[in-house]
Amino acid sequence: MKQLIHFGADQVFEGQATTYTCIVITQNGKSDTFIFDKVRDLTRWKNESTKTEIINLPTEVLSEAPWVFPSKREQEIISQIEKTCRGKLIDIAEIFVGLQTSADSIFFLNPEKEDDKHVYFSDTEGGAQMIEKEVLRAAILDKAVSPFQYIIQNKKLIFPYEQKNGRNVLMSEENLKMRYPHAYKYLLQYKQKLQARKMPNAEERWYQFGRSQSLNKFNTQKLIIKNPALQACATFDDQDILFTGGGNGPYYGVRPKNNTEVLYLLALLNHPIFDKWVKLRSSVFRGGYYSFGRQFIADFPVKISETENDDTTIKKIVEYWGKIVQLNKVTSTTPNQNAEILRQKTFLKFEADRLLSGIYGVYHEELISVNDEENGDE
DNA sequence: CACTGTCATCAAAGATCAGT
DNA sequence: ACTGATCTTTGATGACAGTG
Repeated sequence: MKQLIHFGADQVFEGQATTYTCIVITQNGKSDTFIFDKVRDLTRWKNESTKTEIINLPTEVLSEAPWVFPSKREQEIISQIEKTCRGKLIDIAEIFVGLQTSADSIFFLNPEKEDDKHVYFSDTEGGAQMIEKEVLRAAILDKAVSPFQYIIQNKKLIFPYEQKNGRNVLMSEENLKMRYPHAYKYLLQYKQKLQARKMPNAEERWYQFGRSQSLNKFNTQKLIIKNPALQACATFDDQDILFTGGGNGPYYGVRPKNNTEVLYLLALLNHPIFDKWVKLRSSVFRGGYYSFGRQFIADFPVKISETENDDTTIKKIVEYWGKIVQLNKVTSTTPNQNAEILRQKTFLKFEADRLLSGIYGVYHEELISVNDEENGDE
């Protein structure tokens, strides 16, 4: 490798096609370093005769692991947090993919009306349908989430599973038919389509989800991550809201492991340092959308409480985020009150962020300014 | 201008890989 | 063997360019 010119998500070629461009210049023989040029402004880059942003990087960074090209200052910050932290996110949290129905248009529905026992909606052909409430679960699909907003479900999901020994198992067909005749009738209408999905036992278990993944992970407090996203953004959920996801999104779930506080995770995943760290190694899509999938966030360095001082700080951070979550549930009546609540949340987050920066041993004000720069990916 | 084939896009489906 | 994660392919959709 002699030189690498990295255009990120900038579109070098005109036209409709989205291309992620990079120029690689190679040479005969080995070299200890190579020239790295991250193009931040395409027009400026084209016009300047001497490239001002180039840096020399050691060839070692081009290993089997995903390639990461931090600036010198970013490298210092990363070294600092890696030095401070013994743990990784995956040690204190479980990161899981969402459900996969393999037939979202059938299993997800938009309630138009409801009474005590039933929900009314239109099927994919626009036909009027009615289904038992009890077989439905609150869900989100195609909806943004924000740490400053209490999640409001925007869909219902048909959930043909029942609890057995604390686990969700598929209802028997007979049981489904008996207990939820309307739901059964609705699904039966799509039997052929459902059976065509490639899944184990499609013949008999035609009314199940396409994958059995994550079925038992929605019954606790958790965080929901939107994916891909412009910015790291996790939201607290205590309503057992269901979502789909995996691969390229749209959602990932995070729950605490061991004795970790879920609100501490919330603080971590909304902190600028997490955003910075993930963006350095994640893949970026047109428009500056980054993937926050499991593989890109699992190794994020975290400090596992070591001193009494850490404990106290973490407690404070948890307290601040607890207040934010509380405020999210307040329904304000006037724009003034709204603005006041937002101001309070912003302040609480700022304080929590600053405390967390302290734990990482980085100077918070500087971290925010370094964060303004854009930088590369794999 | 209508028609048609091509291409890009997005995200879901499908397949495969990996861990327990 | 089974569950869950991730990689690859596909399918639906819409924009667009070429053609008669």
